[in-house]
Amino acid sequence: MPNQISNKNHHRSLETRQKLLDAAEEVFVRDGYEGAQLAEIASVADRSKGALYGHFETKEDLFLALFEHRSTQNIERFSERIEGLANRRQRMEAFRDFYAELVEDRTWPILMLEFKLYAHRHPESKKRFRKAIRIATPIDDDEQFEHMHGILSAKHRTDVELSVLALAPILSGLMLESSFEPERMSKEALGRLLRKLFDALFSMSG
Amino acid sequence: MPNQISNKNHHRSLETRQKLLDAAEEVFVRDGYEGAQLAEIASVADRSKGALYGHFETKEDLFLALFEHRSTQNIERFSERIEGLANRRQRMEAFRDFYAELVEDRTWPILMLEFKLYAHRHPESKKRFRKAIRIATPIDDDEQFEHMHGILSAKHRTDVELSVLALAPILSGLMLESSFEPERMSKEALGRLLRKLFDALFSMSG
Amino acid sequence: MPNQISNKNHHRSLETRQKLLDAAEEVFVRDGYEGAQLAEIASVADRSKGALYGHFETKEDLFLALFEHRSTQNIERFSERIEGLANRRQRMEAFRDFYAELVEDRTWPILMLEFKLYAHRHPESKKRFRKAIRIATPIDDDEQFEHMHGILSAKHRTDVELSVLALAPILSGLMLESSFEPERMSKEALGRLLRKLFDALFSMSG
Amino acid sequence: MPNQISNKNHHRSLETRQKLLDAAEEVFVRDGYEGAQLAEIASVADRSKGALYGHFETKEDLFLALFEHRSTQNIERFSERIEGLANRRQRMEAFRDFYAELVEDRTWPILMLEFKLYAHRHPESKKRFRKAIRIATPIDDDEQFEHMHGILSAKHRTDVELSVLALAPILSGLMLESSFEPERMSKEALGRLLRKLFDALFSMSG
DNA sequence: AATGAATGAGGATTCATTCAT
DNA sequence: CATGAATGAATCCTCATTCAT
Repeated sequence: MPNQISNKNHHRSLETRQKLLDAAEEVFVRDGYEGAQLAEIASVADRSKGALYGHFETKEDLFLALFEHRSTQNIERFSERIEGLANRRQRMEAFRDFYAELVEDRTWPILMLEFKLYAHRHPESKKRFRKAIRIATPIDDDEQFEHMHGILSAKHRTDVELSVLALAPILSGLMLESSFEPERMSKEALGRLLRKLFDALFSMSG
Repeated sequence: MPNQISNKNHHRSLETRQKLLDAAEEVFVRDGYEGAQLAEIASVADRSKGALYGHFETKEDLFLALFEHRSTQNIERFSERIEGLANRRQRMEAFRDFYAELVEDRTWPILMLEFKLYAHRHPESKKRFRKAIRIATPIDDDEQFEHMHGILSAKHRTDVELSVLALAPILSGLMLESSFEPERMSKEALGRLLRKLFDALFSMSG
Repeated sequence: MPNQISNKNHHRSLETRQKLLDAAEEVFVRDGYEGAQLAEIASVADRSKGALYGHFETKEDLFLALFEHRSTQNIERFSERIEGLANRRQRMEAFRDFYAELVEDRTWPILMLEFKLYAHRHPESKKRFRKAIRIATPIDDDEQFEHMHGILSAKHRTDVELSVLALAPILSGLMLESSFEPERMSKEALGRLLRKLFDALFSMSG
Repeated sequence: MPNQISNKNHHRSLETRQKLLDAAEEVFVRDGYEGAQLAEIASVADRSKGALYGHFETKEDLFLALFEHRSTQNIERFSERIEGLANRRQRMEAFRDFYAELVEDRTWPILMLEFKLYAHRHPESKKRFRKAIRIATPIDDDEQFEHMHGILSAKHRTDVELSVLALAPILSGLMLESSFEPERMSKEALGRLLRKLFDALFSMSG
């Protein structure tokens, strides 16, 4: 019986945590880190501020947890897409498609921007943030990197790493632009731009 | 005599305004719009909060005025660089150099990012902001556009406009990245990236 | 158990609200609406500014809530005094006594003055204020009115309504005077004046 | 020639002072003492804040000067009305008419209210204010008092003084009420009320 | 005397965080 | 774990007053 209760509680707790993270994402993206209010996040999650503090130490903590959560999720999704593909060309194409399709949801790119701006401005937290970001841009995993790009000379590898690193910032910048001026930069135009830039970065056009 | 007086006052006023704008830029870029404190801006400008409010109605107003001020300045600088150049190829190269050299100062790209994020989140001010931004990305001036890119078919022109529009966001996104991870994306690497992307956008490589 | 909790919390909340209203009355009457500081009100109530804003949206809101609270209270007190009285003459005498005894506490008349001055100067809030004031001067309740003054011709009724309406302003004006010049207009003299004017308004002298 | 200039200046100065006082009255009555802004007063007077401070030491000073100015003016106007009248009855009637006609202009009664509220709340300035108010309610001038009310026993005289003292506060209170609820207390109704109350105070009805 | 830019103390309001229940 | 009342430091903005010209 006590077990039952604690199981229920645990379940409730997980659900609460998930709801809070979802709400946090919505509000952080909509209002920015500074503009986001914890009361609003709790309210969107249909929970109380107290619940929020039960799961996360501080506002910054919640922000970080959200980022880690989404990073992990994204990596997993990408891995699934790559998994079955036999050769490198197919994998790169899947990579490119995955990239271009990110335009469908503004959430992630804006969140990324907000996240880096925050890190940029809070050097004392930078370490924690950097760690979280490296989950999101895994160029440090040699095995995975080679699986994707082959075995490269040191110099060439640095170039490719740079290109990989550039993808997210480009996406974020352009996404914001297209959100600000949708008539001038439609979602389709944005998609085309992203493919063109991807090709240029990885020299796939010629 | 009264003229003399009003001149002196006016002079003081102009100097104050300039100091306030400079301080605002420093603080807005460093701390972000929300994080920036007017007291800090005033203090950096070596003026009082009251002086600030004598020149700008609200915080938003100051932010906007700053953006307009810098936009105008940038356009002028660019025009000077282009002015004497005889043919289109030279002008495009000057354009590319101007673009790549922007990496020297983080201020402008970060400010642009902050500015668009703010506009994105404050629809009620969007109109004012859009107007200010169009000063900064002048693809509406037909004469200037043709001077730069030649006379183009409607379809082709749209493409080029899109490329012009993409430059600033790409710069901002990558700049932030390089600021966040300077070991992985150095200023030099950033410069190379920008040139490569510029070429891709304007098909200058082939 | 959860009920218990919410009861306790609710109790605290009610007590806090009451303390805040009492403090607000003291400070608004002493310093006037503009002169009153929310920090002072909170401090007098032995609560924090935050608590104040937990219970009332704005300063104006608090002011209004205070007025409604006291109005209701006064009406109730008056009704109690009238309740058991058999005939109209007795009720009118009780009315007159009630009126004259108001000189014992300066709070209400000064608050009323402050309240009407505020309303007079803030047309945008006038509607809310008017509604609140009509609680305080209930000449619209036909039953109660007739219970007090009998069934009257339209013309006569208008006169009597006017007299009822005049009572509070006269009290407020004279109270302020007596507070300003207590040597010239003592509390006793004020009481006599009020009775005399009451009689004149309701033609009770002849 | 220098004389000419200083004359001109003096003239300008008097005009400026007058304009400032008029503007002050308008704004103090409209916005209340605390709500009134010196910048607004200067602007209404078509002068600068500096000019204001050339003529009056502080805000309180201006307020006081305004009150003294208007008080003197009112007394003079009243004296003119009384001057030629032969007997006491005529003078009392002229007094009553003068009183009832004050409903034509809301300015003075509201100003009086504001003034007494301010004095009531600033004991440290009370002395100056009391002095100014006694100009406005001249019951201390024996000669004038007897001219108006005859030679009275000490007891009776106290009563009459009280009645004189009561007039202004009653007017102010009712005026504010009629301004707040003009549909319920019209200017005409107000006039009738004032006459009735005047009569009651001076026992002129029987 | 007149101007108006500049000052800076002061005040309403917000919001992350705490804590008793 | 969950609640939400309470806290109080922090921040935008106002405005009486000063002062160089």
